[in-house]
Amino acid sequence: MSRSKVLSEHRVHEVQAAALRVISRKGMNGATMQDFADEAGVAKGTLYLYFRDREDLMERAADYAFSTLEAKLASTLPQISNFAGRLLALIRSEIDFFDEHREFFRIYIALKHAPDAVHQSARRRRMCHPRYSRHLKRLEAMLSEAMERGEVRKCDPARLALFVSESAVALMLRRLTEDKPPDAEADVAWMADVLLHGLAAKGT
Amino acid sequence: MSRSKVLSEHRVHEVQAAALRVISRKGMNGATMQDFADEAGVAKGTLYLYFRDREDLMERAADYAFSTLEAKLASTLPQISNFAGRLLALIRSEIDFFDEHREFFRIYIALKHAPDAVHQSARRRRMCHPRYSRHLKRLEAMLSEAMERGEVRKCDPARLALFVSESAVALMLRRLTEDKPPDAEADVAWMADVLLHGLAAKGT
Amino acid sequence: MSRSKVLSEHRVHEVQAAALRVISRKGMNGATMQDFADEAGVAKGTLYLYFRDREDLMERAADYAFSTLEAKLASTLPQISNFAGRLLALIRSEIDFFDEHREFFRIYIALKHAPDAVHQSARRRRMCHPRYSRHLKRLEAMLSEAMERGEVRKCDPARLALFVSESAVALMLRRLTEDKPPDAEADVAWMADVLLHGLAAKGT
Amino acid sequence: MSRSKVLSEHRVHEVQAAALRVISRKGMNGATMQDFADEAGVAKGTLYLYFRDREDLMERAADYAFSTLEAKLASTLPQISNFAGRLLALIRSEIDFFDEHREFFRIYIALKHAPDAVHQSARRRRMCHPRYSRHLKRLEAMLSEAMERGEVRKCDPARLALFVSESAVALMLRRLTEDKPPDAEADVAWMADVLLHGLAAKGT
DNA sequence: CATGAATGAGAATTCATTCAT
DNA sequence: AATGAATGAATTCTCATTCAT
Repeated sequence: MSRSKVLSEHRVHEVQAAALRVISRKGMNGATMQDFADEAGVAKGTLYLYFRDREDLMERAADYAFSTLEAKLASTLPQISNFAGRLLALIRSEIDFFDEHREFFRIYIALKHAPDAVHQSARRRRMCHPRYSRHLKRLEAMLSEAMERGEVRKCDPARLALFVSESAVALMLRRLTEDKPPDAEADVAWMADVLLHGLAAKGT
Repeated sequence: MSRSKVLSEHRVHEVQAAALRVISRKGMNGATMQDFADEAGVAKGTLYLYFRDREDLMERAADYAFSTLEAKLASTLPQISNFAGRLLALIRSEIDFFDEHREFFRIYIALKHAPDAVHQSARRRRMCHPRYSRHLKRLEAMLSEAMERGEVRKCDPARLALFVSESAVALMLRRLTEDKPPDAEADVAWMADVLLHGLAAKGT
Repeated sequence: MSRSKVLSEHRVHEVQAAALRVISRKGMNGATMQDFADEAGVAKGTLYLYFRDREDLMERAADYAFSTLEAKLASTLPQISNFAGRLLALIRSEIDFFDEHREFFRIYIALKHAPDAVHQSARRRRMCHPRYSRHLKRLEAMLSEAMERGEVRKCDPARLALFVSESAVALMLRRLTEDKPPDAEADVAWMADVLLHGLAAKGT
Repeated sequence: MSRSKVLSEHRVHEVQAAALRVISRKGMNGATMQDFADEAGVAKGTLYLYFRDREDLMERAADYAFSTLEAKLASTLPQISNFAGRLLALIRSEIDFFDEHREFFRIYIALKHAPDAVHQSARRRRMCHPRYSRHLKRLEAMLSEAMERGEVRKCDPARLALFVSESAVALMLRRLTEDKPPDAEADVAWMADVLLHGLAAKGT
């Protein structure tokens, strides 16, 4: 790759990261192109050198954020063999990551849930799903495998993946709104245990 | 209450319902005051007789939607005595309701998760929590009671409430994006079972 | 027509007239929506109550200008029976009108000749022709009739109409750029004579 | 002239020609500096080595186009002795030229008539006239001479020059908008005849 | 009370021009 | 000399809010 290509890519990443920060502060709709430019330390017009329009920028900022998380998970999960451990690691990874980069978390939620995304334009709809699906697919595969090994009860893995994912998100959300969340590791362990064994009292 | 007061309240409800419909079609940001006015069959200026500004309207539209759900739950849950049944009923109620009024579901999600709502203004922050909290409180109370009866494992009921609530939301979300979701009752039963007994294979 | 309808139409005419004045000063491309608003004494946003967008405003401003000229010609020409007199009246009318409302003249020229109009968008192309054609059609009809009466040499009346029209425009143009143009009536008479009898010396 | 000077001049001509092509496609206002650069095969910044700014480029592109036409006329007219023949040749030359290089025609018209050109800036005003005047002066001289020889009726030659010139332009315009214009030679002959002998029926 | 025309702040986008390489 | 990335002023259009009727 040519030197200028690398630089350009780096600049794009900088803008994407800046956009994520702005979005985390102002929300997807409150964030203006000027905000993005200011945060990235470039002029408004410069954004249009790297991104077709606002939508393109948002979409690719989300891409960027997701790829970071995916990379993190990809390097962590394969090293763990039993399902319980992997579940623990998954939840821990996500929570650590989101505790560290709250802005990412918010765009993740925003992109996944925004009514806009569901309704406003076909284009937007297409835009959110790839990333969300890819993320869930990974979890689904993990669950399928565990089912085959007899570690997880047989059921629709897609549904189960969503269930696990959203549960983790719910916990993150909770921590996000708490002034002093409990020790992360304790929360993670608790959630993994509830997910695995249910909320019914043991003796039941 | 005076006759005019009743009429006025009725008018407010009509606008709130209209707003929910519009939001469900256009999303929170795509919906304009003109849209609300058109859908409600009043003039734009009239909205400002009943609502301070756009934010007030949105907030109170959410209030209205939530109160509908709350009423539904309040009339259903108390009649069921064991926890498993109440959990089932809770999930079923929510899913039925959201399957019926998707627009409500979206504003629920939007208000709860939208970064805007969390961050943009202190005013907005205050605005979402009351409703969300009230909803969770009810669930929390139900769980606390079940813990005392030994039906549910001992743990932080607030955390558990969030866990259960979000899990149900996740399932709804899933159904929302599916062209032909499975029979609702089957989904509800499955989720209640997983929540209660965990996703680990039984023999484990 | 309802009272408000009349008022609205009046407001539209005011804006159209204002737009013509601005265009005459700044040119079609130099004129901004803000300019139009300022000249019309309304707010920028108000323009969009009456015109879909900039293009719509320009198009309808041209319409308005043309209709004024057309009305003028329609009330003048039919009263004159011989061709020479009608030609004289036509040229005089146009020159008088343009001497009085130079702004109209400029938009007329701009719309007819602007490369934009010919090329830039199919929409724009459609926009200019109706008015230009209507104007020429009237002249063409006048010429056809005169041919039949034997007052004008037989030839393609459409081509001849263009020829006459453009000649008059050329004279106007000339007068426009002259500091002290000769007496209008003299110019008109001269042009009508040259058009009728040619520029060849009489004896030839 | 130094070698580098020649190269530089050649580069300038290339850009001017490219600009004329772009203008013919996109119109004067639709054409951007980037378009000019792309068409000329140079970088945007390079344009500023040869031209002060956009206005300078446009002006000198027009210059270039005009000089081409002037050269063509200069080599054709002197060889013809009688006025009728020269008029025919003049019209034919212009029409041929414009049929061949429509882009030139458009910038010619645009520069001459665009309200921008007349009004927007004093600089622009100065810019168009030299070329337009030079062109008319040549025609005026030709007409003056013909008047003295008794070939053309006595009158203000400047006015007559404008009249003839604009008539030819009108014909070109017409041909430009026709899908299948008649044979050029026939059109030329017709126009020359009408100009010379008038549009009145011969017997009149 | 109800209306909806008018407002103008604010957002996205474009593009002529500059300047470090 | 040539480049093209970066800039930011300028432009179009939207929409929440106001207020005279």
